[in-house]
Amino acid sequence: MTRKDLADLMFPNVNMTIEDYEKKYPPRKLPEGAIVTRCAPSPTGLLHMGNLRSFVIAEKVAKDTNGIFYLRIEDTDGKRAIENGIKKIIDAIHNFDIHVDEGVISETEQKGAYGPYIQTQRKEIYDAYAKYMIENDLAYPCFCNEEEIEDTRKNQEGRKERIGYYGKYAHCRHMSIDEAYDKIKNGAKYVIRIKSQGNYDKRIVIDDLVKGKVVFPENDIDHVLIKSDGIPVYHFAHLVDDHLMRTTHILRGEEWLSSTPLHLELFKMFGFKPPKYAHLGLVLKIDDDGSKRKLSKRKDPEASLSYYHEKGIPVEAVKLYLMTIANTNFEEWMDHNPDKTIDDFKFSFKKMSASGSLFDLEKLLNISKNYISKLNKEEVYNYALAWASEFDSDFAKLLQKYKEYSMAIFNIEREQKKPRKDYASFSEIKNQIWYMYDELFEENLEYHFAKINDAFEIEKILNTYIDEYYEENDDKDTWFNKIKSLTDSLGYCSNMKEYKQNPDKYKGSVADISTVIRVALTTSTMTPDLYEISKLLGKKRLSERFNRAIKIMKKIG
RNA sequence: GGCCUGUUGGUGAAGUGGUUAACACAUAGCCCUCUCAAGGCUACAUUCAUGGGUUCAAACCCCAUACAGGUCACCA
Repeated sequence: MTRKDLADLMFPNVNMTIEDYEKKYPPRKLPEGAIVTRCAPSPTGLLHMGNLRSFVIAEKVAKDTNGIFYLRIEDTDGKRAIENGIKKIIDAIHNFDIHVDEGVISETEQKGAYGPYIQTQRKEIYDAYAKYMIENDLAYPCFCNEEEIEDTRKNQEGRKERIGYYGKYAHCRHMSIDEAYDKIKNGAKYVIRIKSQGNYDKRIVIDDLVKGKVVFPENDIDHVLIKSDGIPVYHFAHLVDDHLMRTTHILRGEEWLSSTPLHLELFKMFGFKPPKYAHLGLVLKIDDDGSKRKLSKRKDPEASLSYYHEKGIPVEAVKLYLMTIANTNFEEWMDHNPDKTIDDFKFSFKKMSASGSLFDLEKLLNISKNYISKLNKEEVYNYALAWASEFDSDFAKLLQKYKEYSMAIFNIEREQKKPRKDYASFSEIKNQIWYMYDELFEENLEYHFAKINDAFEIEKILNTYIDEYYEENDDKDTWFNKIKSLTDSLGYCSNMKEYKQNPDKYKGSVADISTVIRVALTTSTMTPDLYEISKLLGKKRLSERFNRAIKIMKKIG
């Protein structure tokens, strides 16, 4: 028996050689310096912040260099697969406005000449490469079962030796071709393991784009390459796919750093040029007990992407945040170039922090607040409506019914040099402006008057104001002068400085008078500019709301 | 336990032999002001995990220690 016989027995259906695939997927014709990256999620759960971060960076790097960014689905783990996994990935990518040049673009479609881009559809390709390895004594079938592996491990632990399937512990590595042939012929189950050529006493240097030079012992573990179900594990798929798809840069989490020696060994065995690696520091989260740990989808709602969607935080803001933690000079650049977008920024691996960073929701919210403040009223309206349509249909109806009016509300103190910054997300808009809609206002009966809360005093202030002072067409200065006149006429002080110096000389100040008007109009002591609000509400509604407030206050009285 | 990575304020961090240790978020105070938001100003690390060393000079170089994280699957 020869290796060729064994290989033929193991892979009876392979009729393409690795040279054939080399021709079928030739090197890409791209401009000098173009970077090919990919996002390669596995459909085993919802996408989270960590995924999104590497996608955003990978997309950015490819775009910056006129390269290619593609989506590959790593679905080799049948056991952990979730229902509609691929659809969920596509949806999330779509939601976050990430655009791939090729790869999987919908549940049923793929685009590009380097496919298929779903790993379970690439079995025959992996088989050809695995067969090559068997033929060339670079891999071997292993018949050890779980118990045997477990025994070896315990044995190694007991003797304080390095754990793993290697050297003398690699039982099947030393099996004769004939024996292996017979076992397979008789239907024995097996996996395929790499026949590692590495020497643990020798060092290998990984020149990582973000970590710098990292020295590891060479890999000498005979890792599993193909599982007993014939499907490859990540390590082998990474070799075949990223070589054949001509990926130039691998962006992945730090958790992959320690298996990179194995990956490098695989590339070396085939004589392929290895890609450049960028191992990204993990996104951490501070726990209740003060310790740092990996951001977890289960424990941290803000780790899942749906959280931002449900909160109505604009995707641009999330990307802005991710970019500020990805490139340490981004935030400053953005400050100096307020009119530019992420697209204008040049990403650099050198400006990536090597350490993991804490995920700071507070900061993200602040970025979101600034982002929203720069939008115009139509944009805010469209975002708010899109959010409400999905999560608050009653509010969505109001927004649609009063489109122009709503936009006018959103425009209060907006399109100006120093706009109001009061919304960090679209889900909080309703809580801030609900009183502008009669439908919502009527449901609320609680008034939060402050200093002046005597029903008769309130009645006097409001009636005098509406009867003798308020004119719908007054400009802002005239309006405020009238408020001051009203203030003085009732024995309050219209000059705040004067009032602060002699508070006892007056019944109160213009601030107290304004508060009465404000609360009567909105029930709240905190609102945007009173003048703008009054104008939007109109005199008729002012009068109605004043009467209603007086009535309710008297009743409580 | 072995191997690897990281450690600058409450948080994100700039910084690579000589700086008042940037900047941003958060927090506190003041100012502005009809409230809120915003804005302006100010405060917030005598110190860069700890201990040694090299040097005229160290957060930056070297060594050790501590702590945190990752990895050691027929998961990715």
